[in-house]
Amino acid sequence: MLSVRVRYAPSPTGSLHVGSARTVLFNWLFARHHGGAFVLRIEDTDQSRSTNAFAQRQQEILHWLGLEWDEGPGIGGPHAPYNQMARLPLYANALQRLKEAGAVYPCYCSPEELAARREQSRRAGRAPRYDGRCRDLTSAERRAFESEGRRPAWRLRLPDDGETVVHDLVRGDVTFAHAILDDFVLVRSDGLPVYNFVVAVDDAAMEITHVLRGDDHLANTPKQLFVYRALGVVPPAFAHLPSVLATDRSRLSKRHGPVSIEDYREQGLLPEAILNYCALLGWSPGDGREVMSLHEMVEAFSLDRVGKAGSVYDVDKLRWMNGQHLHQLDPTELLRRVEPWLRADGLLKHIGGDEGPAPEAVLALVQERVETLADLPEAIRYFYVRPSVFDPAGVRRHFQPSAAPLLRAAAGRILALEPFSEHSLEVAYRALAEELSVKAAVLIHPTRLALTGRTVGPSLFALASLLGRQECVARVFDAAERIESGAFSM
RNA sequence: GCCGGUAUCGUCUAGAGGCCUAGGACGCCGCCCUCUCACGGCGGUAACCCGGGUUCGAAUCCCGGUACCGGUACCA
Repeated sequence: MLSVRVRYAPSPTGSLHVGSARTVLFNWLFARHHGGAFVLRIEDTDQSRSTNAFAQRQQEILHWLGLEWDEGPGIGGPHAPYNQMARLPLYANALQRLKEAGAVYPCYCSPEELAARREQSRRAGRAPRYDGRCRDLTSAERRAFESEGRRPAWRLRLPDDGETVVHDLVRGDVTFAHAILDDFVLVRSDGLPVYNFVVAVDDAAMEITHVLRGDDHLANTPKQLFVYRALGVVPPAFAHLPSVLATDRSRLSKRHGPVSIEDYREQGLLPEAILNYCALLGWSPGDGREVMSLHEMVEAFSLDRVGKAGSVYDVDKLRWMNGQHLHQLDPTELLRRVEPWLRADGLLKHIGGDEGPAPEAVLALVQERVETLADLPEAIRYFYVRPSVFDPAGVRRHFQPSAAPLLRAAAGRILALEPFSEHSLEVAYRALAEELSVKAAVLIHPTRLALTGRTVGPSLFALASLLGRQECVARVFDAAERIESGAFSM
């Protein structure tokens, strides 16, 4: 079997969203699974909507996701260039061949005329197809149009009857009657080629073996098959992936909230989690596994396990998935990833000096309590900055006047503790509780609040041992003092 | 309108005619663990779009309907 070559061919008209990411991922997984090549190609022939900025952003986010391409922009390859505006001569050449073969003809109808006729047909209840009026123009007629100053678009001549069947790898055979197809435009009157033409020319030129794309392309596939036929090349295999939908089952778009991968990155989601989640949109390994590494996905990926029905993406599950991956991260790696968030938060300058606890140890303590990187600065702040605000509900519950002597007693024990460790702290606290005839929780809760300003968080003894003796004593005394002075009672 | 596709818990899905009293996951609820919160564990909630066939037997095959999605551009 020929070595597998797939491609992802985005048009740079927006940022990469979950649906496109899913499509890239499937292509990438398919290529890696088969040891083939993954090509990136920029389809920028829609000059009115394409921008270079979008192209750059899409590539940048692909790098971030770790979906590297083997050929394409930035790295080149045997079929360069990889953006279509730079490949115009190829299309001109292909068109020339089609002209010589008599497969295409010039059409002098203006877009306005066509739109008007389409509208008319639609109103009359007829199919809004091109009527083929320029199909058999005599050379005199052509000259007449030319002398009017009209520039022709080039249309592909299609058979009026018969049918074309697309052998789709996920949907099986899909049949299209030729009667519903019209002679479509290959090259616009301004000389720029159109998608259905260039996609086939490029996939052929780049020796693409499998086209994996969204199922919104299924209905256009027969047209592309005609281009391959006219060009005399064997078409690639096709696999149309089910679409990714918004919660209301409509097509995903900006108005459904944050759906671009850039948004997710800003929310502190991990690339491996996004990829893992995307993989499960329309595919499953079949053995019940859900949380998987990229490597596992490559190993398990197969087109015949891709479903046919569209799937609604679910932010809750994405976030859960993120938590799963984040919890597995080695604290050193987690620190590396969270750095930008700590910097943005202003917390980074407090970390890493001789003063505070080792960040890796702190992260290890809180990582299973957060879901995203964005949650982390808040979760670790009190390790590096004394709490300035105390949870109001916590204050009402745990900072009653009766708590002050308890805190003073506790501080005394901490001061005298030898050695100072998580274990000795726990022993001392439980002993003290025993002596005072209170439940350990009665000591623990006010202490946590004094130390962190919160009522929730990691094990008190673990966090206290990281905070250090001096800091613990200072914070606990301080809280006792403020309770006594009535600073909390207002 | 026409053409095409799709249809299993709210959501992602498993299911290739008997293994289905329909399994797993997210979410939600309860319990356990426990110094709180999380993590984890246990349990619960909840689905085969409808109608006809075929078959001894259908979530699975066929037909029809319905709904949804896509295409029908000198967009991609």
